[in-house]
Amino acid sequence: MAAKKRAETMAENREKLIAAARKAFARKGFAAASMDELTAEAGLTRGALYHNFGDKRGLLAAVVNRIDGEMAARARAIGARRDDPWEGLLAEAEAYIEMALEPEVQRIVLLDGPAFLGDPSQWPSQNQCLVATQELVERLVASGFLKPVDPEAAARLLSGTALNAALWIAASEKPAEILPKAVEAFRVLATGLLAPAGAK
Amino acid sequence: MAAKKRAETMAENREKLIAAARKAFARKGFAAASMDELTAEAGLTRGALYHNFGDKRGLLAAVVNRIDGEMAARARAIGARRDDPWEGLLAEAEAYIEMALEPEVQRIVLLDGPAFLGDPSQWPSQNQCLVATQELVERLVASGFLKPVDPEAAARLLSGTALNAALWIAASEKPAEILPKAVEAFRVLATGLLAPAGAK
DNA sequence: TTATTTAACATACACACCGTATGTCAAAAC
DNA sequence: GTTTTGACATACGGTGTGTATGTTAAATAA
Repeated sequence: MAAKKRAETMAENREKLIAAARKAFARKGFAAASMDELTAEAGLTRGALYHNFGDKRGLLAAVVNRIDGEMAARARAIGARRDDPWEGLLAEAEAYIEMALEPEVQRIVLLDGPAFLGDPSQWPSQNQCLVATQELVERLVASGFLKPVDPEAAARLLSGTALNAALWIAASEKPAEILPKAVEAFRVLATGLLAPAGAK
Repeated sequence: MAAKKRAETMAENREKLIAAARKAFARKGFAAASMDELTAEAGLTRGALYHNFGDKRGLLAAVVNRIDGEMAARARAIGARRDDPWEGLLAEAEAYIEMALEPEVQRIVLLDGPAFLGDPSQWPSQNQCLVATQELVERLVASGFLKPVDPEAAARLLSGTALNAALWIAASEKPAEILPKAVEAFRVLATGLLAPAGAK
């Protein structure tokens, strides 16, 4: 065996570093995580890190991008299971809320990400999610199911509300008790978008 | 003149440090701000800082507490100007949205605060904004004007939605164009809380 | 196959920063 | 007037990031 191609081992090393960074960032937070420890746990040194990611923020960006992509895929899959588009939208948002129970998501994506990388809506991965829900809102508005709101604004506030609900849950001592209340409140708020019955 | 009392100069120094920290944190972010520069600009040294605030996080906590208090006071004053409690609530939330346009608020309270101090609702300042809106929601629910939602959940998501709208606006290139769309979408979402007409 | 180049990564170093331990001096207490 | 307190300055150690330099194995060319 062996006969490792060069690009192959490089990809493996990137994988190792991202995996180690996920654990370290989730446990210690981005600022307190040491790059020496990170790379040591991955069986490498800081040299590999700076060569692959440029600097510490570059590594964070890669990790955030990875997790965010996974979240989007999961949420989309859940939303797609519903026949009714509106219920699909709600299910997708609720999936996001529940994902924030995971410490990795909470610490890295919801807290350190915005603080060190800037506005999430400018992230490549987040954009996909936003664009998707925005298109869905556009369709629902065009069909008269929703009030004639600005689709971009509605999509952003919806996802932002879900995000905040997630943060609340994640920070509480008894997430299991909070979760249903948060989901219920989210649904109530979301109904504000619905067109009055019979408006067509 | 002169004859400064001891406690007096100490209070002045705390004031100077908090003021310098506000500027530095807002411009560089908490992590990148240097305590040496901070204290030098205030005409003091790190000795004063550690004596007064314990450590770097202690200083951030003091700054956040200060700004948070100012925000609560401003929002409450604006909300109190309305006769209708529901309109007062909306006005208060919109005031928050606009306040988040200020870099100090956005950077320190909305980004670095949660990242380095933890969940806002557990801050010593107890996030006065949240407490205030929660009480208002409780009254409106009791009077039957709103659906019987959980007041804490409703208040959390309302303020969270306002917060997110503010972040969106602040990050955009043309805030002036976005602001009305964000406010409108916020109002639409908020109407989801209203009890059906004629429900008493 | 052998020589040469490339580049992925390791090693070594310089600099900045936080936190603490110690020192100093003016104001308060007696 | 002497002593004591404590608010703040100074000095030091440890840690961590980023960069400059070195090394070696894979890729390329002769």
